[in-house]
Amino acid sequence: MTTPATRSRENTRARLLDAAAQVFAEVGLDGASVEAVCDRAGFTRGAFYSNFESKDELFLVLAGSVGEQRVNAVRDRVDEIAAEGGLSAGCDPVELVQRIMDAGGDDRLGVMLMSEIRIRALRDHQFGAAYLVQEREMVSSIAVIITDIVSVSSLELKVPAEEAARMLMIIWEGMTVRGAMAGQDSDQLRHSSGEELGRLVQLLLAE
Amino acid sequence: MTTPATRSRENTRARLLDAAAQVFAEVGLDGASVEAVCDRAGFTRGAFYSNFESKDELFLVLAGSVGEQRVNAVRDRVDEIAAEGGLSAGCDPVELVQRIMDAGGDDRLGVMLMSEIRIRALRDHQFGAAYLVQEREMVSSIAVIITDIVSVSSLELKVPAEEAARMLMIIWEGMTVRGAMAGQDSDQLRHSSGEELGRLVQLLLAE
DNA sequence: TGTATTCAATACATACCTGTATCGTAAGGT
DNA sequence: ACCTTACGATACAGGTATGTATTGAATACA
Repeated sequence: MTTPATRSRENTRARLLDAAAQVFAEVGLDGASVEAVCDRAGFTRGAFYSNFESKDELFLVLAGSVGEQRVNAVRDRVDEIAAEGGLSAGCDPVELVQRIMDAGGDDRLGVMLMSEIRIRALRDHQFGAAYLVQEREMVSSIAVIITDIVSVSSLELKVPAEEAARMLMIIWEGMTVRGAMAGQDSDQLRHSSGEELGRLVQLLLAE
Repeated sequence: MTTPATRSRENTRARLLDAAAQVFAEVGLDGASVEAVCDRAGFTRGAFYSNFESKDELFLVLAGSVGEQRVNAVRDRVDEIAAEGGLSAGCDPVELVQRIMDAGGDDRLGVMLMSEIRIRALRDHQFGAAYLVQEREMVSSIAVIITDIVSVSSLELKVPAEEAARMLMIIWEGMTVRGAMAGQDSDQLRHSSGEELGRLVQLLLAE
C-alpha cells in the first residue's frame, strides 16, 4: 500500500502538520487561517482540504501526535536511563529529572504550541479529557523512574511518587512558560527551569 | 466631573468589560467577536466603538484590571491576616497559604480568562513583560507573608522565600487549570488544589 | 424652554475566511 | 501506449467580522 502516490500524500500531510504546528504556535488556532498554514507548507488550500476535513480536524491530529510524541519521548528517556544503569545508588536525582524533562520540546515555539493545546483542552470538555489522559501517562512514566531511583538509593520520598511527578511536571511547565515570556532562548529555558526543578527535587527527597 | 453623563459612560464601560471577561474566557480573544461582547452587555457595536478603540485595546484594559485585582486581592488578604494576628506561633501554615491563594478568582471562567491572558503574554513580548511584572508583585506579597510566618514560628524555610512563593503560585495555577479541565466546580477546585498546595507547603518547611 | 453636547444605535463599505466545485496533471495499472 | 484515478490548483459563492460615518435620543446647561 506504499505506492508513490500514498508516499507523496503522506509527505503532504506531514508538511502541512509541520507548518500548522508553527503557525498555530505563533498566532493560535483561531488566528491561523488555513491559507496561512498552506502558504508556509508551500501548498494551496486545495491540498489542505484534500488531506484534512477542516482546520479543527488537523488540530486534533496535531495535538494527538504532539502529545503522543511527548509521552513517548519521556518513556524512551526513562527506558534509556534505566537500560544504561543510570539508576545506580550514587546517581544524582536532580540531573536525572532534568534529563527526563528535557525530553519534552522546550523551545519557544514548543511552549507556545503546548499552551495553545492546553487552552483548547480547557475550553473543550471532550478534548480536555483526552489531554488529561495523555498527561496522566506522562506522570506515570515519571513516577516509575522516581520510584526506581528511590528504591536503589538511600533516599526516601516524602510524598507519593505520582504526586511528586505531578508537581515536577507542573513546575516544569510553569517555569518554561515564564522563561519563554521573558524572551529566553532554548538553552536559557533549559537552564532556569532546570534550576528550579532541582530545588524541588531536593525538597521531595529526604535522607 | 462625575456628571450623570460620565456616570452612564463609566457604567457602559464597566458592563462591556464585564461581558468581555466572560466571552473572552469562553471562546478566547480571537474567537470572540466585538458583537458577541456587545450582545452580552446589552449594547450594540456603536456603544463599543464609542468607548474603546478596538477589541485589542479593551483586552489590554481588561487584562490590566484583572491582574491588578488579583495582586490587590492577594495583598489585602496578606494585610488582613497580618492585622488580625493570624501569624501567631501556633498558626497552621497550610491553611494560611490556602487563604491567600483563594484570593485569586478560582472559578472556572476565571481560570480560563487567566489562561487566555497568559497565552497572549506568551505571544506578545511587550504584554508579556507587563504580565511578568504584575506576577512578580504577587510573588513578593506572598513571600512577605511566608517570611513572617517563618519568623514567628519554630519552622524554617528550605528555599528562599521568593522561590517558595513562585513554586506555590505555579502549583496553584497548574492544579486549578487541571481541575477546570476535569470539570470540577469552584469548590472542588479549591479543595483539590488546596490539598496539593498543602503538601507543597509541608515540603517547603522544616522543623 | 431652548440649545448644545454627549452617547449609543444603525447603516454601510470593505476585507477576509471558509468550504466546495471544477479543472488540469501526473502517476500507476493493463 | 492508453486509460483511470488520485492529488493538488484555481475559481467562486456565502457568510461574517471590522470599523466608520451618520442619525437619533437623552441629558446638562443657559
